[in-house]
Amino acid sequence: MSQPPWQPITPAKPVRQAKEPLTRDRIVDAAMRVLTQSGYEAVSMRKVASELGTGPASLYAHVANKRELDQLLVERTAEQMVFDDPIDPARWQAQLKATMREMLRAMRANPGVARAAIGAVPVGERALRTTERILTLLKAGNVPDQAAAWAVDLIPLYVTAVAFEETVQSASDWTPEDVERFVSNLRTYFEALPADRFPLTVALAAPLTSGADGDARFEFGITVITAGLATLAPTP
Amino acid sequence: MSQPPWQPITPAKPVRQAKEPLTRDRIVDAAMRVLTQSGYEAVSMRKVASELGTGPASLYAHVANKRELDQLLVERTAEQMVFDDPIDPARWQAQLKATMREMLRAMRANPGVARAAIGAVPVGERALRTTERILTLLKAGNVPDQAAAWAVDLIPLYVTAVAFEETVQSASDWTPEDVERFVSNLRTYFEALPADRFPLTVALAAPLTSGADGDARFEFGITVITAGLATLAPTP
DNA sequence: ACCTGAACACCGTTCAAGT
DNA sequence: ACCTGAACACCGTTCAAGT
Repeated sequence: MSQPPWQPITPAKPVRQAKEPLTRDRIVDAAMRVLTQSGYEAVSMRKVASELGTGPASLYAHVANKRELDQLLVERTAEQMVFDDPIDPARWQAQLKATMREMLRAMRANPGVARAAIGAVPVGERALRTTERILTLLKAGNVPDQAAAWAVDLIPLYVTAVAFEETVQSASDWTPEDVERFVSNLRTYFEALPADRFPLTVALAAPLTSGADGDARFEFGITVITAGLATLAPTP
Repeated sequence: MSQPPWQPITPAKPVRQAKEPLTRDRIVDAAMRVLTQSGYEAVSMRKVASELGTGPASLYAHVANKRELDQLLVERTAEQMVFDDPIDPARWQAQLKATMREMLRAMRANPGVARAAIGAVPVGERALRTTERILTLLKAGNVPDQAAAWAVDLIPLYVTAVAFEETVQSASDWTPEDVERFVSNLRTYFEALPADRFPLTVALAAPLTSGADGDARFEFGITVITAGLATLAPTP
């Protein structure tokens, strides 16, 4: 099906130029593709460049270095977090937990990004929305200012660490069966320890090795942190 | 000063052989030296090998791969933690905090090891002592078994994440003045944000950027976690 | 059994030269 | 101004060959 003759031969708005110009956004897009498909380890300047059909040197006109590219991936992930639940002071603890769940969800959706996030100071536009939301919830719970400010550091630190731990496990080429076998071996190992020196490790071998399912462990963590923060509110 | 003639010419026990044989321990020693002197980034198979006057291939007879070497560095650090304070059930919360401080101390003493530790499952001999101590303290505080078991994961995760954050900051070639300037700029940035969208971030700009001193922030974290765990003990 | 040189398949970053 | 090829100084790991 060819173009009717009254159409201009050179299209006014080409859908795709022969060679799209490199931009920051296109670089981050490509990096994000590599990240979700092959994990953080695979995100190299060279791989991202070849994903864009060019050489690694070309990226340096738009991105200062690898660290800045990492930061941009973290920022992208923060943009995907949705906090639209209107704040209800009576439910601030439940809402704080839901906020942390949403943070973990977004990091899980971009496997490997936690590795880049764990050492990054969040200053981007959307990371600020997370900060603002946490502060609002803690103020609703009467948590003192300095405590709320520190919690803004503690909460993402915890969520990111959990996400990172998960990706370390899955990044190694272990099948779910391998993980299961490993956990099972670990329980046997704990149970066989000298009971005089490690009485509780032996006695609690089962619960110690039951947390591999992930979600229950994360729920425990956000419960502890939320309850701990709640104790900081002055009781009038 | 030459040897007196009645001394045997070939010494019975040479203080140092011309070429000491490679061992796991010597490799970890060398890696530890590189780690504390130049940080985690510098710990490569090649650098460790050249520290020992050999090539990288030689290490593979004693160490499976880089990941195993990382694990051994973490194990070394765990060995340096001292928990000899006899357990006093009445002071379990204070003692739990002291335990976390000791964990952080040991990681700080080996700058960069946190990076290796953050994705490592602690199974070594000495890491078990940490596990056993945390369990003992939580049992003293009547924390339920499953909660205590999960706390064994949560506590090292938090301490390691804090240590890692610190090394990321110091690993970049920033002087203390650079850090101070960065924090100061960040405060100014927060204060200049649109107050209608980020009211609390603007209002709390000062406390948000005051935590860079480190210790106070860590104290906050261990207080929140300890208080949170205490709420899990059934009140009889 | 342990050690080694050389090679393989990768990195991040720089820089002079092109358009 | 943006892009590129080529180079520099690195990685982890393997493997055949030596002792």
